[in-house]
Amino acid sequence: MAGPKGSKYYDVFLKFKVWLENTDGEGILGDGKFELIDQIDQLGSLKAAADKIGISYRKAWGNVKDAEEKLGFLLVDKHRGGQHGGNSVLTPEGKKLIEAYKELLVEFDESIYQITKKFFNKVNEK
Amino acid sequence: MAGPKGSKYYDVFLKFKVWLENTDGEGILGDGKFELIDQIDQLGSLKAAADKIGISYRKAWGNVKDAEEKLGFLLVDKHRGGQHGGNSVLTPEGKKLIEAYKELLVEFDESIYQITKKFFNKVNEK
DNA sequence: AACCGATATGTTTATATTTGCATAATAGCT
DNA sequence: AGCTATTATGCAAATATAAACATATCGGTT
Repeated sequence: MAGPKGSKYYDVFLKFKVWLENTDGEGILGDGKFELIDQIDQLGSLKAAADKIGISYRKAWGNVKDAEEKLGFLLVDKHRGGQHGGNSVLTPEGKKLIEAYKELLVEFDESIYQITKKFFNKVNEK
Repeated sequence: MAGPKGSKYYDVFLKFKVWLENTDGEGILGDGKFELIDQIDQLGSLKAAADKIGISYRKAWGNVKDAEEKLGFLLVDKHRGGQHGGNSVLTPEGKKLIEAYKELLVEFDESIYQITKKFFNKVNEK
């Protein structure tokens, strides 16, 4: 959301981001990785998900691995070989994680609407 | 906030960030720059603020300039020369901005508490 | 007019992050 | 057994971000 028409903040937007972090302050997964895992869920393949999102397979694979290592459990069951070369499906934990994240985003969006409105009212006070 | 004791998410935290962005998708200012401007307000000097925060003067100065250019108006009135070499005070706009940001953070913290609780309940469902 | 300490800014060095390249391993199918 | 599409991974190259270095400018005080 942007500030009101004519104000100094007319083309300024308030944005936010949510992510998981471990006790060392390292990011585990945020927006991008959630989107990736969601696409793996929908497409059944790491490669397909990477192509869809527009990142390299190398990066997508590295991202999933990194998140899994930091969490200490698998998010995706990966299989290589076979008729179609292989495939990937979410583990129950991975599935629950992306579902919870989607709900979280909806609730964040609801909260942020009021907060944003108030913020722009405040900065535009004469 | 972390997940409940004993759960897979025991030492995992949900974190968030808010920032201002322009229509080109460029970040204008977030956490770090708000903190910097707040310190300039409290200490009356860019240099003192940079030292306090632990970044170089060069970087602090660049950060303020960048934000001001993207916003199109000044946040800090800077004066050089004089008895103490110079000083910096916030413009009315800068002052309103950090005040609004502080309120925003408080409200975000309140909202996120419930959202986080719900999130960890969800991912830990059996 | 000389001094001082903070602002102002270009340039260079270092570091971190991302992207890309190349190549191996795998397993159902024909 | 060979083909195929995907997973798996090391390593080099390219970018982006941040830190460090060097210098100039300015104006109240002395």
